[in-house]
Order: sequence, then C-alpha cells, then structure tokens
Amino acid sequence: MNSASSNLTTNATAASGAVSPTAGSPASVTPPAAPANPANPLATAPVASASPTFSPLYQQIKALITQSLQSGEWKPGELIPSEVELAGRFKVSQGTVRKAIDELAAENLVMRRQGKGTFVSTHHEARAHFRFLRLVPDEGVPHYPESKFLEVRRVRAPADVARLMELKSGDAVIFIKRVQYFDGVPTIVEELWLPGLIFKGLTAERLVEYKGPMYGLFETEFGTRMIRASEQIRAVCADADAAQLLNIQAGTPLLSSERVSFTYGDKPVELRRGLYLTSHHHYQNELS
Amino acid sequence: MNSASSNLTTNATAASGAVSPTAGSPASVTPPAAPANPANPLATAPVASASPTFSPLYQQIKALITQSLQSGEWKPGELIPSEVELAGRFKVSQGTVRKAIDELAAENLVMRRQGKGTFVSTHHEARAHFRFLRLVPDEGVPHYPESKFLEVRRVRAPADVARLMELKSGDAVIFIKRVQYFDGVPTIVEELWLPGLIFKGLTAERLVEYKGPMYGLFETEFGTRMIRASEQIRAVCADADAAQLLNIQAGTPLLSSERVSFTYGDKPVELRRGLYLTSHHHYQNELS
DNA sequence: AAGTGGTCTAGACCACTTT
DNA sequence: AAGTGGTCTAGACCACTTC
Repeated sequence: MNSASSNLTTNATAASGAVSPTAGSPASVTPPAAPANPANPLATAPVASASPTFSPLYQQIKALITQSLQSGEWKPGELIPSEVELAGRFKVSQGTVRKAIDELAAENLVMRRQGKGTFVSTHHEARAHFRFLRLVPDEGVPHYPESKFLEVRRVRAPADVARLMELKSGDAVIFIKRVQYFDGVPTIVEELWLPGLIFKGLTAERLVEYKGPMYGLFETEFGTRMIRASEQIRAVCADADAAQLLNIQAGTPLLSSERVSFTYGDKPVELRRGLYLTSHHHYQNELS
Repeated sequence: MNSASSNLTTNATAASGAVSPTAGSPASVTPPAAPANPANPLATAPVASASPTFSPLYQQIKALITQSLQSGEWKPGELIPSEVELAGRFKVSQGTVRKAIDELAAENLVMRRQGKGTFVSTHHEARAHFRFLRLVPDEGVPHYPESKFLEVRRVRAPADVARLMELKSGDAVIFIKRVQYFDGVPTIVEELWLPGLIFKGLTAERLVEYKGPMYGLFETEFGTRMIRASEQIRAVCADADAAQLLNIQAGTPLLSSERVSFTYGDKPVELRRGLYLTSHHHYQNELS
C-alpha cells in the first residue's frame, strides 16, 4: 500500500493527508480554521464494529520496530532512527512513535538518551550485566566472576532439555560446563545447553578467549540476543562432583537454579542449570 | 498561591490564563491565529538556568497523588478522582495527570480500569497475592497456603533486626512465628518482625481469625500498605527446630529468605525470615 | 545552531462501563 | 446518554548533546 514498508492493520495507511474513513468528503467535517484535521487512522473498517483483532496503532508500530531489531537492521549498541524520522517512515505522529518506544525501553529492548537518541540495548554494558546475574557478595560491591570452562561438546538433547527448549529429543545441542570464581573462590558450577543450529560455530577456544558475560558473545557472534528469562530456584545438597569443583564437603547446601532464556518472539534459546555456593554470597531479588 | 492545595515548585501556579515567563509580552510571539498559547508552566525562574532542583510537572503531580494515597485520603480498593477532575484540581492538563498516573500504575500503587476509573491497589486481590509469594508448587496451579501461628509476642528488637528495620536496638517490636502448609504439608517456617509502634493492637487472635494474606490484614487493620520488598536468598541446612516443624530430617537443604518490606517513602515496616522446603515447590523468578 | 529526546498542552475520537 | 480511561494528533517549548 504505502511507499514505506508499512503494513498496519485495519486502519493504517491513512493518516497522511486526507484519507476519509469510509466515503466521507476528503477533508471536511472539521471546524472552519480549527487547529487541524487529526486524519484519525483509528477509523474502524466499514462494518467492523466489535473489531475482533483490534490493536492500537502504537502497538503495531512497536511490532514493526521490534521486527527491525530482530532482523538485525539495527544492531545492539547502534543508534536507531530518530522519533521524527520513524514517524515519517510509518506515517504516524511523533507521539505515537514515542509511545511505542516507551514500551520498548520499559522492556529493556532499547535505551533512550536525551540529546543523543535511542540505542539498541546490548549486553556489552555494565548496566546490563547484573540484570541476569543475581548472585552478589554479602559484603562489598557486586562484580563479575571469572570463568573456567570444563567441557564444551556437541551432543543430542536429552528429553528433559528438549522439552524446556522446545526442541525435539535428540536434536543437536551444545553442552557447556564451567565453574565461576569470585575473587579466586569457586562459587558457581553451571551447565548450559544451547540449540546447535543457532550456535553452530561455538568452540571452547572462543569461549575462553572472550572476556565478559557470555550473553555478550552470543549477541555479537551469533546474533542471538537474550531478552528475558524464567528461573526456578531450589535448595539442594552438593553431590560429589559439585563438592569437588567448589572445594567444599559433599552435602553442603547449595542454591539450585534452572533458567530458561528467551530471545525475540519468546523463543527459548538457552537452558542454564547452576549450583550456587551461598556461604558468602546471596541471590538478590527485588519484589515490586 | 492557588485556590486548591497546589504547591508545585519553581514554575507552578502558572498555566491558568496568561502568565509570561519573565518579563516578556503576555501572550505574544505566537503565530497569528495559531492553535493556542500553551501558557507553559515549565518556564524556569528568572536567573535559574542549570536549575538545581528541576522536577517535571508530572513528577510533582505524582508526588501529590502519592501523598493522598499515603495519608489515606483514598483508601485501598477505592476509586480515586478521574483524570479530568485531578487535572482541574491541580490546574494542569489531563495529559500531565495521565503521565503521573501511568507511573503510579507501573509501580502497582494504583490500577486503571477502562470505563470505570482508577483504583487504589489493595492486597485483597487474587492478582496481588502472588506478587510477594514466589514459592509455587512444581506441579499444579499456585495457591495460597494455610497458616498456623506458633508465637506472637512483644519483644525488644535485637541489634540485627533493628538495623534492617531502621529502628533502635531495644525498640518495641512484634515477633511472629508461624508455619505454612500447602495441601496440609508443612512447607514454610517464617519469623516476622514488625514495628511495635505501628502494629500496636496486633494479637494472635486477630491473626488466626483473619483469612488471607497478612499484607491484607496489615493494610486494612493498621493502615500500612507494603509496596515493595527486597529479598536475599540462600541455601541452608535445616536445624533441629525447623526439621521438627517441617517434619523432615535435620540437615535437609532449605531455601532461606530474608525479606525487608517497605511502605510509602521507602520506610521499612517488616522483616521476614523464612525457610522454604523445596522438595515439591520452587521459588519462581522472572528476569527481565 | 541544529538535532535529539523530554515535557506540556489542547482537542478529537474510540472503547468500555454504568445509568 | 454520560462518564471514564485509551489512543492519536499537532504544536510549542525545554534540557541535553554535538557540531
């Protein structure tokens, strides 16, 4: 319909100059020299009252912007077009674009910076690092642990892993096992499962040479950005393996966390099972 | 200044008719018959550039509304005045009131319902119940546990409790100990500390006869509404006392949670220490 | 000075609820 | 029909950043 890629439902494609809802006169019905003709694009379709698939314009704009984020048109860390430009592209007002971006910012998909513009969020940022790392020291300031990788293998997904990641049992996955150290003290034993299809070229070497959070590497090297995660936490006893790796006695109570991380479209792209030693650290959570 | 109780800083008191920023012409500089003179109330004070205490109008409105919530002018569950009415009261546009309420809704202080109005949030709601209860069964739907109260006493605050609740060591506090049962199975042992001053009339009888979440009782009977909490989670071993109460062996790993809850103004009003049995339940957390 | 996001206003109309 | 919140527009000006 429109020159731009706009594809707004039901109403859309209106809003430019003079598009009448149904068969009304082009730009009439408005007071003489009044402020303006809103050219309201929310005009419902001819007979479509009780619209079944009603979606506000700004939600449609939000979806379009999200598509551009997902497709990589604007990459993590980059500047996205200004509100004015997006408004022009989508043929809506700046206020509508603003509301769409407001929600994206609330979901941490983009970050606004007054005077500079709106940027695609990235895991390469101090700010983002602690959004998914909730284990903090009882004393002192939170900081990032060091990793030591024990295993990186291509395997077939066990049934339970496949179920949580919405794969088929036996699908190719990458299995990673590592220990994390805070100030030299082993504190976390972690096992990760990643879809083999997406993380094809992931090797132990790349993991080792990469400094910083793994989500940063995933985002940069594999174009897969984690945007949300769901975590289940329990208390368990250290088994012999964990005890040895964490240099503690078997039977020591540990925090067990099972996390499924999602990328755009609520697609699960990581299963992470961790055991946390909470003698000098704790899992910090804000309820609001 | 104003007829209403408005007390907006720096700018305020403008916005009615024609108030010029400094010494400019009353209602000039605008195009001939243009839409309107916004009578912008954000006009900075005469020489106050780089304003030290700049606060947007809607933040000031938000603070005023929060005050009314805190003072009990509008009680939990009640309808607050409409956006139009508040706009009139504060002498600002509806859009500004809307933005203030948007933030209050995002913080769960109020709830908007299209066509009906904006309501003060309350803990007497299925929706709110699980905002602070994160322990859910591995199988089946989340539901609320039953309580059995073991102790309700007035005591003097130990040093560690006083510190976390911003009281003085030795201040009067109410101590509560209870066990919670899911489907008859003891699963949570909890100790609560409440400021004696606020919860003066709280007795075991009232706790026992009250059905539903304690935060509901606190809100209704003591006018204290919990709006936020900070939680620290660890894994520990069950001691003899917990083992007996939960009907498990001493040494069984348990989730330990220490929660400080806050009311308006970030004032701590509850310390809650819980031990959770996570054999058939888990602590559910969404990272976003 | 120009460009960006941030705030504020005013007015229109839509969707929903209640009378 | 009236009232409420929800969406959309248009325009003005402010605060911040960069050139």
